[in-house]
Formats: sequence, C-alpha cells, structure tokens
Amino acid sequence: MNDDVIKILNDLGIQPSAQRIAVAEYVLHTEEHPSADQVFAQVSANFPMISRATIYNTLNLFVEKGMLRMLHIAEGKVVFDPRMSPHHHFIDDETGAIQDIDWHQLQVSNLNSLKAFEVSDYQVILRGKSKKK
Amino acid sequence: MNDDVIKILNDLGIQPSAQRIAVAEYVLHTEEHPSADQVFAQVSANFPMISRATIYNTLNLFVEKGMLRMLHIAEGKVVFDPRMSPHHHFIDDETGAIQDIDWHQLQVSNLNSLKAFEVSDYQVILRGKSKKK
DNA sequence: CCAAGGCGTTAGACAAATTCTAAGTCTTAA
DNA sequence: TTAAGACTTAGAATTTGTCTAACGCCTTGG
Repeated sequence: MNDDVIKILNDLGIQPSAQRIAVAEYVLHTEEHPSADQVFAQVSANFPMISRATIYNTLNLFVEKGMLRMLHIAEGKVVFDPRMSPHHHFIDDETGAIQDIDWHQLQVSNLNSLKAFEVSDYQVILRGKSKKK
Repeated sequence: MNDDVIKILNDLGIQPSAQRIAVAEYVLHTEEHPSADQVFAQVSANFPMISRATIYNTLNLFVEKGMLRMLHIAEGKVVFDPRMSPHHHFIDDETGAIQDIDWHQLQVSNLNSLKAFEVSDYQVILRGKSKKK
C-alpha cells in the first residue's frame, strides 16, 4: 500500500525512513495545500513521536528533490503543493483555501514583450469568493 | 519639499505626525517593494528614535486608508507596494527583488470560464532572472 | 494658567512560523 | 559486532509581526 510511496522516494534519490514515508503519504494524497503545521498535525496523528523539526527537514528535502512545490502566496505561511506540473491558483479570500486551476483553462499572452526578464516560470493568482458549496 | 506628502496624508484622512511623514516619504519615493523591516531600517536612518511598533502601526494604517497595497507574494515576509492601480509582478529568483509589470503589457484570457469562482482580483506572478543591470 | 481627553508613540512582552544546534538513535556495510 | 554516517529529536534561537500599558504632547474649555 505504501510501496508506491517508497518507490517515489527512491526514484527521487531520497532514503525512505519511516518518518519520510509518513510525510510523503500524507502530502501526496491530500487535495489540500497544507502548511507545515497542518502536515505536522496530520502526520503526528498516525505517528505520534515525530518532531516538528523533522517535518520541516523532510518537507524542505522533498522540495529540493522536486517532489513538492513550495508556495508563498498568502497570509504569512508557506504551503506545499504536490502537483508539480504548472497550474494557476485561486485563493478564497474568506477561508484562505487554495484551489488549483488547470493550466490550460487560462492563457496569458504577450509574455515575449518582457524584454528585460528571462521568465522561467509564471502563474496567475486569482482571489475572490468560491461559489462552490 | 514634503508638503506634497503632507497633502497626500491629509487627503486620505490621516493625521500627519512626524513619524508618519517620514514613513510616507520613504515608501512613496522608493522603487523597491520594501518589507516592514526594510522600512524600519531606512526610516530610522533619518529618524533614529522611531520604534518598530510605530512602523507596523503606520504601514497598516496606510494600507487601511488605501495609500499602500500589501503583498504576500514571496519569501515569508509581507512587502508594501505604493502603486495602487492593478499590475503584475516579476520576482527575481536570485535576489528576491520584485518589479512591477504594467497591467496592459500582459493579457489573461478565458477568465470567464471559471464558473465556480467569483474573481475579484488577479495578477500574474512571474519568476526568473532579470537581464537588467 | 491649568486640567482633561485624545491621539500618537514607545519599549518591551508576546506569539507564530521556521531554523539551528547538539545530542541521541538507527542502519548499514564491512 | 561495530564504527561511520544518516536521520531524528527536544529545545533554544531567530524572525516577523501584534499587543499592551505607560507616557508625552497637543488642544480645548474653564
């Protein structure tokens, strides 16, 4: 059941330890964009003796190895996004919830007019209210 | 010389105190997107007895009154932008510097396909290297 | 001239998010 | 079996930002 998680870690060159597997299992299967603290809360529910420092070490390692993307897009905390392919983000101003917007749903044009910059990456950040219930 | 700053404060309904004028003078005339700490460092160079709390109070007041925009777009700290009209941002990955991109220089299309959201605000965030020197 | 209120400022305590440190525990390979 | 290296730990430290209580300084009314 977590064999696939172990495989992912191995493929990325990450030694799978019990703690790393637990963190990977959570972040890879959640639909949310969790903050480090949320990861800590969720993981330590199943794995009580894990320390906060390990959560941070592990998440930073995962980012370095390309398993997660780190987003600084809102409200004083960093969140992690397990979806590595490019996409946009919508932020609900009321709840702070972040939702992915498919890359192909929006188009940004005229990027090549930016003569002064070498753009390696971009995304649209939208804010507003979610109509979904 | 700072009469225009005083006028701006008055027009926004802000009592101009010496400290507020010093902060306004700096944030309105800088090309950077300073963090609270940068504002503190710069302002206290000319105005040694100002306290950190006053910087935060003042910046938050300015945001409330519509003189500045508060951006949470990178690196764990909030930065302030004196340009109130909508525009996009480019973030230099090497230096962390933030530059404004004119609103009309880029176009985002197909926004009305976002049926599930009421978008009140959006911007494009670009990252990469600045070619400028 | 004086007192009262109000506003703005201050230093420092506090809080939350994250990193650092130094020591302890596991794993692994010889 | 054991030593080296990798990983984890608790707690201290750092950073960013807010809160609080006291203080100073106008202004205004008596």
